Amino acid sequence: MFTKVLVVEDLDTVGYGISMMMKKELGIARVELTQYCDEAYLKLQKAQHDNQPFQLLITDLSFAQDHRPLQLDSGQALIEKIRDKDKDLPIIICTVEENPTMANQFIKANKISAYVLKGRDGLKDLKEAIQAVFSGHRFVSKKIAQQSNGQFAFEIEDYDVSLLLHLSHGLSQSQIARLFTNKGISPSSLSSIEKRLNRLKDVLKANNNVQLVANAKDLGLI
Amino acid sequence: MFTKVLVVEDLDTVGYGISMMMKKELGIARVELTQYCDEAYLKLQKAQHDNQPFQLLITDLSFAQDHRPLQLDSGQALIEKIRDKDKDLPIIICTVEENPTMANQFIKANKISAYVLKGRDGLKDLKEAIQAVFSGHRFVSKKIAQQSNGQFAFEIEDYDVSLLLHLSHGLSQSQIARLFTNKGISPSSLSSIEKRLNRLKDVLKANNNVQLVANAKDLGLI
DNA sequence: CACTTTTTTACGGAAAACCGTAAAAACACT
DNA sequence: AGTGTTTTTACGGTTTTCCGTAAAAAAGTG
Repeated sequence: MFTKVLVVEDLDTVGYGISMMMKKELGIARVELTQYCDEAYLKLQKAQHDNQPFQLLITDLSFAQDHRPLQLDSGQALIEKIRDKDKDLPIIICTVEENPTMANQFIKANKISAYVLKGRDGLKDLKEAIQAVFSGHRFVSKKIAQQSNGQFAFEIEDYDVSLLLHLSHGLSQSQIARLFTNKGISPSSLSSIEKRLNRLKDVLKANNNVQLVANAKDLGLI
Repeated sequence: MFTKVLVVEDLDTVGYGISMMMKKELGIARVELTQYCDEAYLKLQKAQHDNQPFQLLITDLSFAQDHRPLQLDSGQALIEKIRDKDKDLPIIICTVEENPTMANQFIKANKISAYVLKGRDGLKDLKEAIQAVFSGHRFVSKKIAQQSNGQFAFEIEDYDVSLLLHLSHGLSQSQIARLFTNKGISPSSLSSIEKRLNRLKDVLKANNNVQLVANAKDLGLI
């Protein structure tokens, strides 16, 4: 089994639970814990430099903001940064976010070894995942794996999200049109924006803009 | 210190962390853990019946859905049910939801003793909260307490919430007016609904209905 | 290039939201 | 009952959303 692992998790309740499980149930001697991505990256570098590198990284995706100014504000950013230099360190994502799209992408691009969903059996899943990764395998929590097959792979891109965000911030459709025109974002006409919103209303089963942003918020899209 | 505590938490990572902390750092001998509100209620009843009642309940607010059919689908429901019979059991809410409104209401109505936010220092807060509650005091996490000062907690009543809910479900203002008229809810005229929404827009700093429901969702009002 | 297909834009009319002002009704108080 | 206050309702005008249809532009194809 691994003997030196780094856990990146902002919620201390969760971090405590995870590291305790690893020590008690998997017998991992050195479990280090940090609540910030920046700090995690520094720890990894230092360990490398000291010739005592970590053998596994377990990280959350989203992190609550803080007083501290941060370079790396998400698990995603942390992973990208690590992969710039180190292609081999096994990484496990452990998150509440049901995001099959990015799970797929990251697994396929060999950027992560496992995607664990913090559900009712999150800890059990994580234990399995660690064992699988140690044996050189991949692991994806059931719920995510199911969704990945079902083509729920969303047809919603960044453009749509930004549209929804602006709406939720109180901008009118025409204001957004002007904004996009100025910023050189295309499509930018009022018509196109209406059309895009109609498609979104279709996908998210909404009658009007109000319900649209409500549903988008429920799905965690914005 | 308490000697017998029940923890209701669907995410096993969190539940594990909390119960470990309580055993190790607070020396609480009996920490029982359940992932379902229904089961929690049964456990409380059984313990009472066996003359070995729990001295403290720690519960989450939101619970992921499951295959199981549930009577009590939220921490809120669980608390209400408990308070029907038992007014004395100390209850601590421990959640990620930043909902100062309900924190206030529940604290004021004497329904809970503490509201702990699962943030970076959630576990630390929880420890403090348990100690405070044991000494007969209340406890509310800093972030929530700060927001509670924001005065709107009081100016928003059930009528407003139902208004916002209907909006978020895609009803137009006139549809809501008709609905309220039929149901005999007053005020029910389109004008009054507009007026009420304008007040809400003022309080929640929104330009239009879209931003209004977005903000209401952010605040956990709906 | 000529052609089809898709994407973006334009426009017009109906519905709804938005924003005043003001009357009517309900309430409170003496 | 009479007065003042608050709440509810009514209504008109303007803006924005909503929902078609259709032209213009861009992209894809043989």
